Amino acid sequence: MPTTTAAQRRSSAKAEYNAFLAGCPSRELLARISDKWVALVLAALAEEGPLRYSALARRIAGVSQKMLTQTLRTLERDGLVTRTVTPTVPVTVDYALTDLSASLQHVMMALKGWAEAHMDDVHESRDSYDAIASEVG
Amino acid sequence: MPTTTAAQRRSSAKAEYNAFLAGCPSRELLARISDKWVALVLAALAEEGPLRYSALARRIAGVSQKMLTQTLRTLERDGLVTRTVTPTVPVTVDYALTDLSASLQHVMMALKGWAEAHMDDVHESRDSYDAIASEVG
DNA sequence: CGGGATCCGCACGGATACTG
DNA sequence: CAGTATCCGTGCGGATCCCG
Repeated sequence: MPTTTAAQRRSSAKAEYNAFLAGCPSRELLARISDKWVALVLAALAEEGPLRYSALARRIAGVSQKMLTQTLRTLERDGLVTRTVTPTVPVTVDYALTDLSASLQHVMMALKGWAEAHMDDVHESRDSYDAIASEVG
Repeated sequence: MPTTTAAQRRSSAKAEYNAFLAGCPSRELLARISDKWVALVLAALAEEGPLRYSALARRIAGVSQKMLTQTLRTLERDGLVTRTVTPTVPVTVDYALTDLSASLQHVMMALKGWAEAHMDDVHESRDSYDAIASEVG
């Protein structure tokens, strides 16, 4: 019988990953989830529950089929969405969040929400920054 | 006296921005903050307080001077970090979070923390996904 | 020390055409 | 409907050199 519990081993395992380090796998994972399409897909599924491919494409205006498919594939591979094929004619495909992405959805909605909520502040900051830059330059 | 409160006006202003729409400015802002270097810079400043350029570069291993400078410039322009130059010899430059980024720092640390905490889960999911793909293909 | 400027590869991502 | 395959531009990002 081990002297450490599963929770202890997991928490020590967590400590092994540090995204500040260049070679750490969590750096690459952070890069993957730091993606606007990932944020929008997870936010859409979080807000509206399971969605079909075409519904996702409509919700996330301006996304190309390639990027939507590519994003969904990597999310599926990483265990962040499930892909359910219903053999109707034509075929129906539903995407949904997983237990794993449940813990991430709040972060993604917060990220999207922040961008929408503070757009005006950022715009103001840019204007004053550009104004100073142009009068100096 | 207005019939709407400040909070109501702010929430209606927020409703004007929707990152799901292709042309919406918040879409571009979401894309900007959905960036691994942005996440790491804000997380570093959140964890350790104001940092010098060289300290940031050391903390965020593997970042090039170009990307670090470029990231810091856009963050400064967007009002997410302050840049303080102290005219010592040689010159000292400190970067710090702003009031605006205070509301974003939690999201960024959560993002980085999630990547570190769930790296094992994602790895497992990838393994099983690849195993199935290879036996099917 | 804290950058700016430049060159350049290449991978990200859009557009288009085709398929089960 | 839900993709796959392919071509191709461009801008992200690393490497290098230089400066106040």
